[in-house]
Amino acid sequence: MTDFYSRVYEIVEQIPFGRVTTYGAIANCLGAAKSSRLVGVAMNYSHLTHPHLPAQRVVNRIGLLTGKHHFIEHSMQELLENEGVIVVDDRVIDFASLFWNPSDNI
DNA sequence: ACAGTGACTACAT
DNA sequence: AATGTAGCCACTG
Repeated sequence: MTDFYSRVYEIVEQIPFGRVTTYGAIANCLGAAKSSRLVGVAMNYSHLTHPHLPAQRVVNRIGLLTGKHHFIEHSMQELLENEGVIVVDDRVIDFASLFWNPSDNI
């Protein structure tokens, strides 16, 4: 576990139920706007260090479920739909209004 | 210490 | 509009 990853997980934990955010937004909130890829890498490791992290609430900038293949037990789409988030064709419907900006909450 | 990696993005063709 | 390319940077081996 590292500081940067911990920072990422802290933010992901704060994503409200039924809302989503993006890798870029999280990176930006950490003051590392160009490190969106690192957020993705952090999420890849999250299942080891933070198994219960709501990783399904983190999608890419257009609401695409790019990380769905990393979900083993439950599908990313299933988890989102359990929260009332509609997903069609691997994309979050009404993504713009469901988007939660981490910077607004910190 | 150095090169490779990646759940991303923005820009170019 | 739909692909392709190229920066990005903390972590890992």
